[in-house]
Amino acid sequence: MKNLRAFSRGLPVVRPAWLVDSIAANKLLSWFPYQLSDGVNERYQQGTVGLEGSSSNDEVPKNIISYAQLQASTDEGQDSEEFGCYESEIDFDAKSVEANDAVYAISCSVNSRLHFIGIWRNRYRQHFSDFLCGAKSSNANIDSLSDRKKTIIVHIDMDCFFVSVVIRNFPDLFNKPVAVSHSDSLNGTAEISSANYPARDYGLLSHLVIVPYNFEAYEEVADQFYSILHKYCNKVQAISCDEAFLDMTECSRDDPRKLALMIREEISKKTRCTASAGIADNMLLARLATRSAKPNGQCFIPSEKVQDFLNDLPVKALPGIGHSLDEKLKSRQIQSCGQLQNISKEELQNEFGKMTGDMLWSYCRGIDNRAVKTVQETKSVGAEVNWGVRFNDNTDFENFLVNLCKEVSLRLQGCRVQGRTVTLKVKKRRKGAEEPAKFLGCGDCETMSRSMTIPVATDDLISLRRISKQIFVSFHIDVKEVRGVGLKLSRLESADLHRKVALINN
DNA sequence: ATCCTCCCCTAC
DNA sequence: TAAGGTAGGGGAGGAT
Ligand SMILES: [Mg+2]
Ligand SMILES: [Mg+2]
Repeated sequence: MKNLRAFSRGLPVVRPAWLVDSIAANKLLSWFPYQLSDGVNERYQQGTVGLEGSSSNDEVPKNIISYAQLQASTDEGQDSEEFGCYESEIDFDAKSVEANDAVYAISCSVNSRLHFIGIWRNRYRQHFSDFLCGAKSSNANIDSLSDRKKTIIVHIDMDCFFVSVVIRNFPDLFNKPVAVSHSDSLNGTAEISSANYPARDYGLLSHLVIVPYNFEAYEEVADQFYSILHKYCNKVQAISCDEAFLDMTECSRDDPRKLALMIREEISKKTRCTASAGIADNMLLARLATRSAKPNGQCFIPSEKVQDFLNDLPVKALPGIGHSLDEKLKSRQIQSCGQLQNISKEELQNEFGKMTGDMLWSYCRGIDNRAVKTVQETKSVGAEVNWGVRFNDNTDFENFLVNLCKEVSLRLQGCRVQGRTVTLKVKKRRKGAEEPAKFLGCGDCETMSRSMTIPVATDDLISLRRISKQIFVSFHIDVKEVRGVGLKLSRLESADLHRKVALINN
């Protein structure tokens, strides 16, 4: 990694207030009064979340982030996003009063990009299954018939979504390096969520414009995005608020490339944000094609080009291969898909397990038998907080836990499900770990989780309180050492069905 | 064999 | 200041 301090020292950076004020004034203001003074770039110390999901702090501290890091470590460094499920019904309002208490515990989440990414995924999935309520068996007849006709998959992903949406009314910024962050001063430890392509390509951190999040706008644009997709295709799998797969096999006789172009043009016209698309005959290749087409482009991978495409592709580019697997493969001198192809399936399965080995073997050859799933069953519902968590005493902790239970209870009711298995996860400061460099971060932690399965599914606050408390006590942790708490329910059952059965039994 | 629990890893 | 959430998949190892 290049240390950019020497390059960037003293160069001007514009503060987010510039954009905010510009919006207020309804025009672009001069940058000059908003430039940050000398030394601003020093604030780029360890501002981003570690690529290695592990101990993000307490690793070797970085004095400055480079553009390579900017690209690699932002949420959208490789572009992606997602959606969620709760508050689906009108009676959510009736609950919102008591929800306020829970919101207190989870209050930081209203500013959490990761919270929204998670919530939006469920909400859009939900939205979609409502959308095609008639066609119930939309997931059926896929795999078995897939050989009869060659499937055509289109993958669409908005380009650097979090940035594009915020600056969509400011075309003057399109060609300037822009990033999204909470912090209006880059001195601190705020993370950069997304950076546009000029920012990624740029060699220097100078002139980087930082803009704030606009969560309302993300939702608005995501709605527009999905409305457009659904106009062109009824087999849509929502991956996130800005990313989806379309199964175009039955959708049209037209050239899918032409359709992808039309979709992208309509998105661009409607949202003033660009999208990229990949077209191939399975989901894996379509997704890889999108990646290679960004920004504002599209790519078709015909079967005969697959091997060429994969041969030099880094294994990390494959979905399912993250940092850990990448390192393990690297230690065996495997960096590209072409190299991975030289390992037998048996060897991979022995080394990485049956399913993972199979996945590696197939993906590095461009083989992917997954089908586009328009509806996906929810298997767990939960909430967790790992930022800003510090407790003085047991009362503090118990208040927090109650509020967490309230939040989870409301989410369960919002999804109309109840669960039988309750899992409590607690992050505890690792012995010897310092206060983290990241402001209010959880730092280097030991994670403990324990679950309890009950005979009858519940969404009841009192039950959740009792069980989560009981589990926590079994950990024997000093609350002063707690840095994160999560509560999740699984083994879900339909709450409506449950109620009906209860009525019948009465 | 199959299921379950407690992780870890991954994606968005 | 800053807002490190949410959910799914799978492996290891033990219980059945
Ligand atoms: Mg994207
Ligand atoms: Mg990967």
